[in-house]
Amino acid sequence: MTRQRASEFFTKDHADLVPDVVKSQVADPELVQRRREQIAAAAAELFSKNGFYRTTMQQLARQCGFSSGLIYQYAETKEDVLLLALLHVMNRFRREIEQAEDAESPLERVFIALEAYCRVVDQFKAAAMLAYRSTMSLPLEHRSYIKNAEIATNELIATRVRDCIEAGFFRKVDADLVTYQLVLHAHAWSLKSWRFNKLISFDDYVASGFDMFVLALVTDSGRQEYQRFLASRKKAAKSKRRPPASADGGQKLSKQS
Amino acid sequence: MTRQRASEFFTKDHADLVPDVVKSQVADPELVQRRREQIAAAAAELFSKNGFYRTTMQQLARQCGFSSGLIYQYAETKEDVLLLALLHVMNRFRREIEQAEDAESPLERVFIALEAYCRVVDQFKAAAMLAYRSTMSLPLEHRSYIKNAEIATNELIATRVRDCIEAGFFRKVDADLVTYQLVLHAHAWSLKSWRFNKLISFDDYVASGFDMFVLALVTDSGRQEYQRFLASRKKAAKSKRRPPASADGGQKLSKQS
DNA sequence: TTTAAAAATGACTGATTATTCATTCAACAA
DNA sequence: TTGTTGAATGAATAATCAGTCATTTTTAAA
Repeated sequence: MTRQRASEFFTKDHADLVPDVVKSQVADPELVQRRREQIAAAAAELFSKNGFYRTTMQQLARQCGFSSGLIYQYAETKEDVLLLALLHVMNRFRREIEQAEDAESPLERVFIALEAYCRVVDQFKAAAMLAYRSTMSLPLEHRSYIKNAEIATNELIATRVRDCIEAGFFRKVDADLVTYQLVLHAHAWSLKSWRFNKLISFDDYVASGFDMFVLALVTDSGRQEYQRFLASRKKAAKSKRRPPASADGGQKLSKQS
Repeated sequence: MTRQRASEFFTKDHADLVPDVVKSQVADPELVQRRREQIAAAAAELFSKNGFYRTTMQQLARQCGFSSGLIYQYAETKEDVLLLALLHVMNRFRREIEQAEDAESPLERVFIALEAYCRVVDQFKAAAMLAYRSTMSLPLEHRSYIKNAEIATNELIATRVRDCIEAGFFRKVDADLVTYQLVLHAHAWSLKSWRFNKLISFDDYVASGFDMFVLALVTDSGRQEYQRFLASRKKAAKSKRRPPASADGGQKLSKQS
């Protein structure tokens, strides 16, 4: 149900998030969308790998599979392309988090959101770092679009935190602030993976981070709920997570290549 | 013991932290050091304000107060200058944290370190972000120098966390990991100040962050210590800011009666 | 099939900028 | 004073690259 509402929201909203500050010469809106997606995807990849300034428009065109001139039919400047790339990445992140499996307990829902966020950051480390590094390369007028995209994603988590407060599991803390800490915990995995990787596995990172937040925020009734959550987690891990394949529990996400 | 080793490490190490990968044409080492400090300071300022790629070597030379050619007597490439600038910033950060007032209680010492870190990040926001944004613009061989500088700074905090664990105030958590969270909390203030600023004041940010960590990490005996700490903080705030627990009874500065 | 509009091309241009180097300067010793 | 050396200069160079535009190709309407 939640998922249904969400997807409805995004089909509607998706177009809105490609801002009209970026002008196109081409009339056909469908083509514009398709080409821009090509451009954004290619740009996200190259910018992530080589950085914004080290990537030339010629390289980008080659990656897109068409000529350099064509890019300028769909964006006016290189900075426009950066904006498209960043929004591409951020929307993808948001979609992934939205599609995370749902749960009954508000506490568990926070955990699931955090895990989804960490997972997508882990999966697209380079892209996550791109967002961090390059926002400041945008012209000022473009930045608000990024901020909005970020706020929209954070709201997914903030809602769940608020639910925990309403349910009496969390103390009456500032949900936005806690959300930021959670988001940061996810981002940190990409920012500092060169260090974290050696200290801790992905699953443990998520779990220990969550543990920390819960211990800091929880009420007495929340503590009980957390115990229940941990117990059910343990049981779930003992059977399996997604695919009924291996016997090694849910540990597979911990190492990636 | 660990502490002793750390400070020994730093007095000895300070010069070493200007890496010899950066070659200079000039013989006199004193002059090299002076000029490089000039260059690094100017570069840190300009790169912070306008970004690495948007800053030209001519601008940088002007900011230094000498000619563009001279820079190339003290560094071989623009990337070398970036490395100098980043190390300049990070060393400054470390020095500020080192110089933070000290205290008896291990718990308080963690707080002081966190506060010092947050303060310096707040004070040099742009420089802090520079470190985040630009490390990836460095050639691979340069990056390890940055990493080392970061590890050295973190060690200042990690030691204090370990002391808390040894004193029985904190659970037996991974001190390096907790340190990272603390550091991140400080960095977040610069990364996301555009959002945080509206939610919370600097002092509250530091205090609430610390509160969170303590609640999550503390043992029973630590909880008592934390109460004591909070009480003494409150008292200190009532008299004045700076003076550390002296017996002067607040004679020269009476905030309000 | 013809035609015209839209989409796509990629060689080119103009501006920018990291780096070089022939020259000047300053300090000091003989 | 003169000569030598290392430091400093800044105009010139060489390379790069964002953005343009005259031309070609594709699409689809007539």
